Amino acid sequence: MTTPPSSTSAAGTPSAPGPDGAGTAGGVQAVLRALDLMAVLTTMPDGIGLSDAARRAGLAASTAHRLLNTLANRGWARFDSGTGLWQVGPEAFVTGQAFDPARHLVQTARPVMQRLMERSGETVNLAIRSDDRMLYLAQVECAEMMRAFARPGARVPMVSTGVGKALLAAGSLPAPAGTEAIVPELDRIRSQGWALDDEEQSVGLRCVAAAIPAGRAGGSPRAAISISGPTARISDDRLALLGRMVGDAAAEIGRAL
Amino acid sequence: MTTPPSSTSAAGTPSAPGPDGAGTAGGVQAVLRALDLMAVLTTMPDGIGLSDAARRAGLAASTAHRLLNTLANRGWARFDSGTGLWQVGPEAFVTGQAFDPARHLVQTARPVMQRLMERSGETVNLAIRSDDRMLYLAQVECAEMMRAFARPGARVPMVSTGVGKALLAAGSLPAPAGTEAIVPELDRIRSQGWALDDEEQSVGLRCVAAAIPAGRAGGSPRAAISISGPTARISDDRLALLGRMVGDAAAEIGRAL
DNA sequence: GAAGGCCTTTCCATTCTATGGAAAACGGCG
DNA sequence: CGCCGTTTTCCATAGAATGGAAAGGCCTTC
Repeated sequence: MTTPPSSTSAAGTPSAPGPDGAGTAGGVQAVLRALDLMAVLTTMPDGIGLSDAARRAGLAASTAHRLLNTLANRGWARFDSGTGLWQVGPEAFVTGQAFDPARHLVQTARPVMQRLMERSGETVNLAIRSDDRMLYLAQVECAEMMRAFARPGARVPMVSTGVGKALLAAGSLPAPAGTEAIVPELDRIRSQGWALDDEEQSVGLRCVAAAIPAGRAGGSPRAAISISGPTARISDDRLALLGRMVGDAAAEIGRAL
Repeated sequence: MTTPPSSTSAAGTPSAPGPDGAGTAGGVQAVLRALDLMAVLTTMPDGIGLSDAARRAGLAASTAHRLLNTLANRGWARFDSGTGLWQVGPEAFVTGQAFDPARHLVQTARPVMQRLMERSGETVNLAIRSDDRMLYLAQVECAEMMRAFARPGARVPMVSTGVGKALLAAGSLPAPAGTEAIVPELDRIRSQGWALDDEEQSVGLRCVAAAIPAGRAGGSPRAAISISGPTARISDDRLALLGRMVGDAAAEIGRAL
């Protein structure tokens, strides 16, 4: 998250600026509560009942009801009359597609990812850094799918994933907590050109990743791609080959940006 | 949009329920305004300045500033300090991915769409009905791309697109305004199994589309796929062949659901 | 270098809006 | 049929959102 222009306090300063002890505490209350409800809906994509949602968001049922209806009026939430549950609405999808990296990066990267998937035979993922975690933007699944682990929209820690370590090795700042512990590994990644996640993020799953060089202006990379698959197929003797393929693909995407 | 449980008024009733003449008018004001700002950001994916956004949303600059900062605190908007512009933030993408059809339908359809693209050599699109328009969910671009016309997240009228007409022919209700005019064409679509958009939506662009049969429970189809490309390549003598391919693919997706 | 204009950001008194408890409708289950 | 959990409506109160004004930046123009 880019730092907003200024605002009273960036994220978590509890001290109040006003005369009384309350202050604005992060923004407009009603909006924050509505967004919290959206976050709840996000965690329950199949839908959630009103009172359950209210409980999770820490709101009175009547308040949650009013806010959800407000969200529904703009299409951000929808009430499934079949199940009686609230869900994320179509407007959220529409707006989500306007997220800049989802437009440009994915558009550019997908063809290359597709070819990489075909050559390697494994699922290919694209992720960017978002705060201190990696946010998956897109995925090209291989035929013999093992069920995807990292769906687009999912977020994972940097230090335990290939894409995250690849970015850290490329100098992504600020370094998140826990980076110190893997400094030697980052050195190795830098010299060999690709990163390995050896079942650290998900048991039985290995990832080989490389950072995508920043486009025109330069600067440190913001995105990375990875090949992921069961350890049985991402075997030790294929690592070097796969690493080279991922690195090449990442470089190609960087050039295309 | 599924009709919300009840709410005072569905969409546009201006009459007030309360004693005074104002009423709640669609929900919580601050939330509606914040969502309107998100809609503005959505139309300007490259970013927009504060005062410009305020003007478009019909808000005072100070109000827009406060609301945008509130949205930014939850990651729904972000301020790009490089350009000094406001954009859609990563949380919107995350939540957008939780939109149910984007999860299930796209996941299921993409492999079939990919194969259809390879066989036909043309770009393949997936869309669902959203209110009275078609909402594009995903796209598999062909190599010789002509630049995509209908990016995911875009919405188009039903009566002037292949996907829309395919759905209408399959009995999607309620029929949007303008349906009467194409009833004969819908009959033809029903009998031949595929719909044609002959440069109606975009000059020089033809689409061949078919509705995806509703899954388990049955009911009328909610989604459709199409092949789209320049009229030069989607030539008259290929229509029947492409139509068959699209229909087969749609049926295959329907079975897989 | 100074002046002017435009945009962003902060501040605060006022007003109007959001809030949540209570009660009423609803729906399912025993 | 009666009970209980949930959803929905209603309303007086409290408190939050509002927007005008002013201050602070920044870039362009003269």
